[in-house]
Amino acid sequence: MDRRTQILHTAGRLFSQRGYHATSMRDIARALDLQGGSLYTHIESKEEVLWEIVNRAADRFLAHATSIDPDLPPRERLKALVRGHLTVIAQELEHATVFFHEWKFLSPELQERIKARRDAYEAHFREAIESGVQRGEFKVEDPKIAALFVLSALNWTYQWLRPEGPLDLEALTERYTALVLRALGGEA
Amino acid sequence: MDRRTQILHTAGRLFSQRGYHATSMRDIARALDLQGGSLYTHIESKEEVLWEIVNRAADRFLAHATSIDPDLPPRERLKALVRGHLTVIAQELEHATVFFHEWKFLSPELQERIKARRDAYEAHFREAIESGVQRGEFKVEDPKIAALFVLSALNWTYQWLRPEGPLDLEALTERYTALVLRALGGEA
DNA sequence: CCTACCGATCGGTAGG
DNA sequence: CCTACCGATCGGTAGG
Repeated sequence: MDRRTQILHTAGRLFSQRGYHATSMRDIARALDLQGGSLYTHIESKEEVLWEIVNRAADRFLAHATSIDPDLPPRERLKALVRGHLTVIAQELEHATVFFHEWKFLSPELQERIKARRDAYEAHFREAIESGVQRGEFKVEDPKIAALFVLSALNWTYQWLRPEGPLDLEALTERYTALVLRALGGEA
Repeated sequence: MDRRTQILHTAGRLFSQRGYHATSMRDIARALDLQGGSLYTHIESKEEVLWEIVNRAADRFLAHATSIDPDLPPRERLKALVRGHLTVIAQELEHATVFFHEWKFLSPELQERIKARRDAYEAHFREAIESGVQRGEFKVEDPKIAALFVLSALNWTYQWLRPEGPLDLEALTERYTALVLRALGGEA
C-alpha cells in the first residue's frame, strides 16, 4: 500500500468517525507518524482527499448496480440491487459513511458530479420497480415513492450495520429482501 | 421571540445547512446582526446550543410516540407512529436534520443521554411490531430487523422530504404507512 | 519527509 | 451589546 493509499484509508476512517471538518490534516498525519506538511507530497488538498473517498464509494455502488442484467425478472433484479447495496455498506462501511455524510462539504461542482452518479444509481431501483409494476409482479400506487422508501431503508443501514455484528450479511440480505419484496406486493 | 430563541433558531438553520463544525459562532452572530462575543450573554457555549437543538428534537419525536395509546390495535399504533415521525420531520426539518446528523459532536455524556432517548423511541416501534406479531396481525421472521427496517425508511426521509414539495404530508403518510404495513404482512 | 512559517480563523472572555 | 483581545489551531507552502 503506497503512501497515498494509506492517506486515503486513514482519512476515510477519521472522517467517518469524527466528520470531515472535525478532522484536521494534522490528525491524519499523526495517525501515519508524519508531520502535517508532509501529506502534501502525496495529495493536493484536503478536499481532494474527500473527493477521492466519496467518488470511490460511488464507484462501488454503481459497479454493483450496472453489473445486474436488466432483463432479469424484476423480483430478481431488485433482490440483486438490495444485496449489492448491503454488500457495499458492509464491506466499505467507513467509506460509505463518508459518502452519505460528508459529500455536502465538496465544492458545488464536485457535489453536482456526485449527485449525478447518485441519481443514476437510484434510477436502477426506480426502473426495476416500474418494470415490476408493468409486468404485474409488483403492486404499488406510486413507484417513485416506493423507490425512495426502499432506498431510504437501505441507505440508513450504514448507521447500525456492523460487519462484525451478530447478524451476517447473508442473513441480513435475506431478511431485508423479504421485507422489500413484500412492501412492493411482490411476494406472498 | 427572545434573543436566545432567535439564536437557537438561526443556529439550527445554519447547522442543518453547513454542519456543526463548519458553522462558526461568528456566522450565527452575523445572521442576527450581532458581534460574535455578544452571543455569550444568552448562551453558555457552542455545544450548549447544539444540545438544545438536538434534545428539543428528541422531545418532539418522543412526545408523539408517548401520546399514542399502547392498547390500540398494532396496525393502528404503527400507523400513528409513522404519521408522527413524518410529521416531526416535515414540521421541524432543520432541527430534525441536526438531530440525525450532528449529535455525534456532543460530549460523551450528552451523547449517552440522546442515545437513551433514541432507544426509548425505537422501543415504541419494536413493541408495536412485536405485539402485532403476537396477535397475528403482522407476520415477520425477525421483529428487531423489521423495526430497524421501518425506522431506517423513516429516518432517511429527512434527506429528501421537503415540506414545500409536491407531495403533501398526508399523501406521503398514506403511502408510507401502506408500504410499511405491507412489509410487515399486516395488510392485503 | 521535516522544520518553520504564513495569514486566517476559531471559541470564548474581560472590561466597559 | 460592542471593542479588543486571548491562546490555539487551521490548511497550506517554502526551502532544504
